[in-house]
Amino acid sequence: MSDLDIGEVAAQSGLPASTLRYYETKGLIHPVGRNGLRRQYRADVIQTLGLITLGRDAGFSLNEVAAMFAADGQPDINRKRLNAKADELDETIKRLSAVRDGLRCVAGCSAPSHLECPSFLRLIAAATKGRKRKSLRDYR
Amino acid sequence: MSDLDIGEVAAQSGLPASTLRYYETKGLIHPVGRNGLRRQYRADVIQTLGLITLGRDAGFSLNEVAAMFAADGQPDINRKRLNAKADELDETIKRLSAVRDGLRCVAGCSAPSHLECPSFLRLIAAATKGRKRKSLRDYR
DNA sequence: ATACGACTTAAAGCCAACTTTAGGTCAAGA
DNA sequence: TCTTGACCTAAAGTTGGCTTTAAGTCGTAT
Repeated sequence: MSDLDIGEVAAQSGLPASTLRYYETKGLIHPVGRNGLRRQYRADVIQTLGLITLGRDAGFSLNEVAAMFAADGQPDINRKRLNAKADELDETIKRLSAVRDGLRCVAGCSAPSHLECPSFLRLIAAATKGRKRKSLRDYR
Repeated sequence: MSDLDIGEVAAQSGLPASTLRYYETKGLIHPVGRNGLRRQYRADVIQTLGLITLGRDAGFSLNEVAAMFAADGQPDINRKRLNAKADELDETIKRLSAVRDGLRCVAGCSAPSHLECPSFLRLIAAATKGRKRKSLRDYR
């Protein structure tokens, strides 16, 4: 009786129903049954969805997130993996901080052209040099 | 005589030639001429490419980056825009830091199941609540 | 003179994560 | 009973940023 219609899940989670169906095709969530055609979910799907969103925010792909659920649907999260991801986030954060500082510097820079601002040039050089490293845009 | 062949630009910038041609279609760079069919670039294209990479790293889309070049190809960077982007980066950094801290907490958590760890639950709740805000995955 | 290989083009393909579309089903309220 | 509107399916479309492919061109070294 505490099962939720897909519409209620959508409302509570903030995710559109199409996304919930998509997540189902990826094996991330599973309805417990149907009411007519309508999917019904156990109430704890909300928490599962939170977990998924969290994982996505942390930079995991949906496939990576899927790999963290054991066969029974219970989260089965490898601590090593988590620490590795945290390390990755640390690097990303450092890089973004550098870029942010560069932007601020340029915004307040008094050089007539940005191309005459040494910090800006340094920043550009760094961006050029670092081409091999993981970019923010790899977080889809 | 200091013009660069596309191959040299590729080597110096670390970007494949196909990317350089792609950037050209987007109006981001322009060859100064051809040697036969081969594009030749002014040496300062390297700096321009650094600028583009920097912008991408900062979370600007290629279109946004393109909008920062005046008609003459000289960078024309609006300081307000830069500060706005820096603010955005600040938020992203804060959020990523929270996620990272959460990951570390969970990795070291002694609760038998992650779902019994209060910090983890808090983190999930936060991820659920924050659904409207810009996500990391919007940085393509 | 000729072969090589680095370039050229236009167009299609790729990726993840969804969203949209078109046409259909069905439970519940009036 | 009948309408309504929320749901259903499968398949195609979207987005951005490239990469790949196929077929062709051309400067340079031998």
